[in-house]
Amino acid sequence: MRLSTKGQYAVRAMLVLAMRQAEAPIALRRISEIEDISAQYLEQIFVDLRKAKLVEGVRGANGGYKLARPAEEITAGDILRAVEGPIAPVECVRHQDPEACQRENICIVRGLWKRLRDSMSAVLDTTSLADLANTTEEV
Amino acid sequence: MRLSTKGQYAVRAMLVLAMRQAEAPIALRRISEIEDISAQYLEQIFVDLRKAKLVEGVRGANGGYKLARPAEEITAGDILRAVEGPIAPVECVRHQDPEACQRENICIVRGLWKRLRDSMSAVLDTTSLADLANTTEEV
DNA sequence: CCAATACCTGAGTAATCTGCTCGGGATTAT
DNA sequence: ATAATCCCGAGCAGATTACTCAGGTATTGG
Repeated sequence: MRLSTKGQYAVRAMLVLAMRQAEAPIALRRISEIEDISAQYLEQIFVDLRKAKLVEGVRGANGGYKLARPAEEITAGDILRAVEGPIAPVECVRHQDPEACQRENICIVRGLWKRLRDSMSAVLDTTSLADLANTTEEV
Repeated sequence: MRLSTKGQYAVRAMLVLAMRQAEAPIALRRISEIEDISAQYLEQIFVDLRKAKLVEGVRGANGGYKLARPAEEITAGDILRAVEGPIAPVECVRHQDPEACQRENICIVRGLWKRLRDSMSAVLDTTSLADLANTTEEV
């Protein structure tokens, strides 16, 4: 029940962009140095982020990446879904699939997984990059 | 960000015990048939459940397993922690470790992981086996 | 122009985790 | 005794994770 480092890296990298939003694009290499993440691994992560239209790449010298939308409009949930797929603790609550439920206790437990999924989504989808960037020192 | 089948199996197996609580111990083999889970894999799971004092094994012929406590006093969180370890999306929020936090954005994001962990715990620790067993058909 | 910068892509890979299987030993009701 | 049952440790194939490697392709400062 843990988050992959890929997801953690993605959020941290996006936060770097969010905290320097108005400025010129930031080179991937630079993010890699700031957050101490392998540059080549970060590239893969940014492929996902770009496909999800969360960032835009700027090519050429002095290029880099920037947020595709204002930091207020990108949530942690957006980022995690982009790099990790659906936020669902078990497969059967990913979409509505009324079938695929023969055994007696599976459906009973499914209600629990749904509540779990919803509580996770509630946190992740209400926390934007702007919220994180404005965090000063909450305990 | 998904739950292992081990955790899912554990909850379903415990629910079998909860729904037949007052009766004689139930053989592992029987649970395996009811829930269609490999008996030998279930054995491993019950090792963890027994160590966590959630079930008691009754040896010998006509033996089996029974809940160590009333179904009202065993939560889904208890079960998942027993077989999967701490409920924490990332390592650094498992316990209080004030150090191990050099990079700039790690601490900022940590607040998010804590809120995520707490919302997950809130659901899992407030749902007992008795609650699940009484579920009739919630959508 | 052109070489540096940087994005983009696909394949490979070591280590770890998951989801089991196999074989045997200990305990107890009948 | 013996069959049923829990108990225990090791092994193992396949998937996943967290990367690396080797090359592209696009853009632009000088």
